[in-house]
Amino acid sequence: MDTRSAPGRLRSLTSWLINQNAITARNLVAAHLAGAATRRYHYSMLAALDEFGPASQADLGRRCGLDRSDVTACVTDLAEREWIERAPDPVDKRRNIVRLTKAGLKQLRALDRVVADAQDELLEPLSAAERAQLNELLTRVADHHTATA
Amino acid sequence: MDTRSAPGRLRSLTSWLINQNAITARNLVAAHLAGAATRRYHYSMLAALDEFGPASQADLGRRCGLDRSDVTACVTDLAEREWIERAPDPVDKRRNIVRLTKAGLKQLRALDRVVADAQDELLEPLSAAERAQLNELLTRVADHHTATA
DNA sequence: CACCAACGTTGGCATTGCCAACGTTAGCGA
DNA sequence: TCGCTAACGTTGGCAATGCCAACGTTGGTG
Repeated sequence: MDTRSAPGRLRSLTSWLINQNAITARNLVAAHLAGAATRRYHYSMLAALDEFGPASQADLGRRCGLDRSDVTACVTDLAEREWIERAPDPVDKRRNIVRLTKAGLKQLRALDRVVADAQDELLEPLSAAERAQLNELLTRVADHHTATA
Repeated sequence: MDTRSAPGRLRSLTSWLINQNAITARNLVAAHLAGAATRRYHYSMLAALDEFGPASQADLGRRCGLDRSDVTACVTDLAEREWIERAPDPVDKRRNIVRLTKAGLKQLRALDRVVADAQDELLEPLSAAERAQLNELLTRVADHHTATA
């Protein structure tokens, strides 16, 4: 579609703009990640494991904003690729401990670049300062709505 | 989830921030519109009809960024509520001409307020100037990606 | 010891953004 | 004028996404 021919009411609606951009962003990132046979959830979980260390699936879900059931499927998928290891927690038998493998870390590093490329493509019309400002505004709004939640 | 506990990699990713905000925005607007037994597509199409006058379904789809098949369903729905009228175009028999009814216009005015309320709730942490800036940046990005498309 | 809470898992649901196909109709070029 | 292409509305379907409910298992607390 041509965003610029949309009704003015919609074009001036932040929620609408965010949604349009979300579609573009999702497709862009997904397309870039597809080149590495990877989906968006994979990147989120690998990143969380790298930054926070081994964690239970529930923790991963909370940190990445994913439902437990979706984490299960994603972990299974990543384990099959041997990017992570899933083992029962000897201390708390309800949990699985998920940890990044060497291959997983390597894959994560590669995905970092892929995702960064996608950001560049998405934000092409913005200067570095504008990108920072956009991030700041979006972060403020996002944080606000998780604070009251 | 708590956005603030997410991996730094994700929190600094514009595409991720946009998606998180898109989820919030969609739920907010949908919740507000649900009070009027209306969905988001309805508002888009009523707005387009008001601003551009009677139009074919294909035109509506192009302007609002909806697929033709989704427009068909939406138009059927709106016609049942008698907010719009759908009639075959006597000039071009392939087309339907969709026009806003009086009741539809009245409903649109009411929805304008509902949607504005949702924006306020979404953007609560931002000043008026910041909201304008956010809109401007998002518009630039959105326009860019419809230009190259 | 009894209860409640958290865990992982399975299965399902509604929405959303698409795409393919079909029959119909317009319009254009040969 | 004929034939091709394109646009139209409609139907049906698909995959991804974000959820929710239920279950059995396990931990922790009263």
